[in-house]
Amino acid sequence: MPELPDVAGFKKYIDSTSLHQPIARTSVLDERILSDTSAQKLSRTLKDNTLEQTIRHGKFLFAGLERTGWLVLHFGMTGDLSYFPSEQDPPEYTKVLLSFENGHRLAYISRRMLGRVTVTDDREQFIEGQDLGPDALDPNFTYRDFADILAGRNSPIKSILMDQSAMAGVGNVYSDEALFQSGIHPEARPSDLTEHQQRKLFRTMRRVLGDAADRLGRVERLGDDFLLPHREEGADCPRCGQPIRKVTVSGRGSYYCPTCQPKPK
DNA sequence: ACATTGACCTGAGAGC
DNA sequence: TGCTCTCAGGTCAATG
Repeated sequence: MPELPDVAGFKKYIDSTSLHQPIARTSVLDERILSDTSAQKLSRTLKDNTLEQTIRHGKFLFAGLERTGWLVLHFGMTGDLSYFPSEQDPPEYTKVLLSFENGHRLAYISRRMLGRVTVTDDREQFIEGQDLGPDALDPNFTYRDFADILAGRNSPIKSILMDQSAMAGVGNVYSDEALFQSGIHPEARPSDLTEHQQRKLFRTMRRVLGDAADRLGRVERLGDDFLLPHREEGADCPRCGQPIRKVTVSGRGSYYCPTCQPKPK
């Protein structure tokens, strides 16, 4: 379920394994993972090129190429990366394989084909074309922006948090987490929330995403008061001990504590 | 313009 | 054991 913090982990992974190394060849094992490009074009673009830097925007990861352009990775729900010596077999479900001249490979893995791999010349234009809102952790994304987004909407707050055109990076798991830690019911509408609650939600969302992003680079050890390890109907709420409940919001399984997150009205 | 719903993809796990 | 069914969820197209 790669969301913003997970993609931050992939960024660290590429930064610590794959930068500045000439790419000898690229294999596309399943063309369906490509969008707006072909195996041929991708191979040609990457050949004898290097990944110089990475930039994350929402759930997208951009790897800047030495010779113009960006390799774009989206991980869908089951995406992963693996860097390994060439003599080893690639992991199961590998879809794209970069072979570096240094005898190592970088595998882009996707089990359910929900991710995407492509290339673009212009990163900003790509983000615009995908209709992505500001990155949820961007320092320039302020509470004022957040409040403006909420003011124009009437869907459940959870749907708004997950809407990539509103803000980019929040998915099912971390929207639940931010709402849990803010004490807000996932089905609450913006008009149900006081300004204080909206401020708290914005602040909490940023803290949760930032904390998770920092820790996913290392061991997965989140605070004891996180809902994340308790995403199961009937599990004990880490705050109050009452049973966690599940409800479907905008077609997604959503976990919350009825006591800590009372339903509005 | 915004909101809502279902399809897509396929492996894991449940139930029989 | 082996079959079928349901569910997972990020995104997009279709519909209201």
